[in-house]
Amino acid sequence: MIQNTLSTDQSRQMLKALADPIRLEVIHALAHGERCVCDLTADLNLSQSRLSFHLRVLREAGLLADRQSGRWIYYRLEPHALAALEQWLANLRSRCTQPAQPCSD
Amino acid sequence: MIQNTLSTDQSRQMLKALADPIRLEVIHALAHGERCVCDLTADLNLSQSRLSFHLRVLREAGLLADRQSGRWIYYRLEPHALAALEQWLANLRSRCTQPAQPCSD
DNA sequence: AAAATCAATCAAATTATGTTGATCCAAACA
DNA sequence: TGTTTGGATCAACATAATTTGATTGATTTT
Repeated sequence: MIQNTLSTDQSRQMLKALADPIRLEVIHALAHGERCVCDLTADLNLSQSRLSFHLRVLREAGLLADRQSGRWIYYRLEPHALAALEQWLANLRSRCTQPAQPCSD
Repeated sequence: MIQNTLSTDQSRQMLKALADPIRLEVIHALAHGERCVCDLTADLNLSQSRLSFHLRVLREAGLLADRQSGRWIYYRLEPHALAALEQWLANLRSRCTQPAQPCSD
């Protein structure tokens, strides 16, 4: 579950998950609501096992959640995940914009 | 040069660059100002060519800039880069929080 | 119960990334 | 000028990520 503060490891996992064109396509395909895997394979024109692999990467990064209904499995975006990553990034940035070191002479 | 709007490719390159523990250490090591490569190898306890590899990844992603002075090369953070990535992420997120599709019955 | 469908998983093959040590080039010093 | 130092780059190797095709286990349909 994604909380307020991501660990560095969680953040790295999310960054890596997002750094892939297919996985970004998956995210876009889910932008307007959940979809079952079989629809996603059709939408994205991917083989079943290939899509399944990328869904797992996204799910394990906390970016997606899934639920089963009958024999279908529906994936959806985990809404807090991107926000948490943004926050982590903002935090990193704030630590990087600190004034230069006090004069060290 | 990092501008207002990152392309998807630029963003992916930055995400990938950030998704690595050594490269995050480099960023932290530069948080308070520029440093030459020789100091960074000492700070981070990395071999010269290994550090050089990661510096290149960060530089090519737009996260770092460098300048030469005498025989030293100083690396520094590129201040707008993280902000631009945050903006890209926020944009992605806003596209992902759209209301669910209109009732489709 | 048998056949079909959805989707995860596995092993093997492929591709991409990261590491190491050597070499090279430029700048600085003797 | 010869030597040293800082750092990039290259080739060879090692490791990690991705793809493919086959198999498996559920669930549903006939």
